[in-house]
Amino acid sequence: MPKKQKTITIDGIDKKILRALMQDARTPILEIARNVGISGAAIHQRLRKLEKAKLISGSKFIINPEVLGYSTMAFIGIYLDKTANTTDVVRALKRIPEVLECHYTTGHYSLFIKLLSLNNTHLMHLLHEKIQSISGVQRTESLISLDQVIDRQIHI
Amino acid sequence: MPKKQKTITIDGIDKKILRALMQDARTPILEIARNVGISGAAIHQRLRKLEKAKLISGSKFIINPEVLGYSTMAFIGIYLDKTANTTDVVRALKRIPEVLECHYTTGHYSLFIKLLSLNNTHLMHLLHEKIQSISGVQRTESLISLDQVIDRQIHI
DNA sequence: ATTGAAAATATGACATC
DNA sequence: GATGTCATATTTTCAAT
Repeated sequence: MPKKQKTITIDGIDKKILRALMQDARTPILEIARNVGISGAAIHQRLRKLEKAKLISGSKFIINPEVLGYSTMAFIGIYLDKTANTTDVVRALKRIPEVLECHYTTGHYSLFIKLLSLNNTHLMHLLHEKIQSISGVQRTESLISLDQVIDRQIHI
Repeated sequence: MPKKQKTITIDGIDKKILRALMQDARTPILEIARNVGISGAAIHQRLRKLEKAKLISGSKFIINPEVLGYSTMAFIGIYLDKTANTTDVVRALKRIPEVLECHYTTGHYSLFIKLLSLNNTHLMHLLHEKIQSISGVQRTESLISLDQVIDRQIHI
């Protein structure tokens, strides 16, 4: 059954708080308070409200993969055998650290993944030795990102 | 010309620091210090080193789009006319807040985007009224994500 | 990398409206 | 229910070593 999720309403102050923290999760609450014009304690309480409503699902430091040598991002469509156990395939994909996203999708593919590799040789290795060797994987189709020109979260 | 990016080497302590902050960007430096076993100031200096090396490109609060009613994620492959000005198309895509990623890609498509919509009706509206009406866009192919089962950053 | 100290911040209790 | 004030604990930050 689908996870039901209440939608909540947020006002202008909530938006300002969220925008500041979406941009830099370490922005001090008191700094936000000064910009917004209410007390730090009030910001604090609103944040607890937003967390309770699960609107905020955490915070992350963003690592620049290029500095670690990861220069190739690719999207891979995966065809599975009719008899394949999808759960097992996903479990195997989780064990490949280069796989960053995995989706069940409509359309031709059974699974659709996003991955990051050091270069094209590494990508080929991942495809042939890691992904296509998973039991149940029939074939794959690759889409290599030459340049990512938009990368953002939903607008608030 | 491609952006050259020096790759740096990081040791076990750097990894522990990064793992803690990738999981929760607001983890206090002193708490990390206690877990790692060195002083807070040392952590602080390492973080400055990592920032200088551009390994850390910032921090973000992660918003749960479902709570705002966004329940449908889709990937769209875009075919452009031969005469289309790609830069202009990207500029137009940037003005659509639901578009979260945009890539220049190899393969059939000229552009490949990831977007988030409220539901299938909204997705159809985005496709027909917003994306396919951009000058230069010839046609699109959609891939709807029914469930995202992996979502993570590169492993450190 | 460490220590120590000053400044800034986070956080909770309580009062207010 | 949302906010402000205050007191205290904790953290950040920067020297000097």
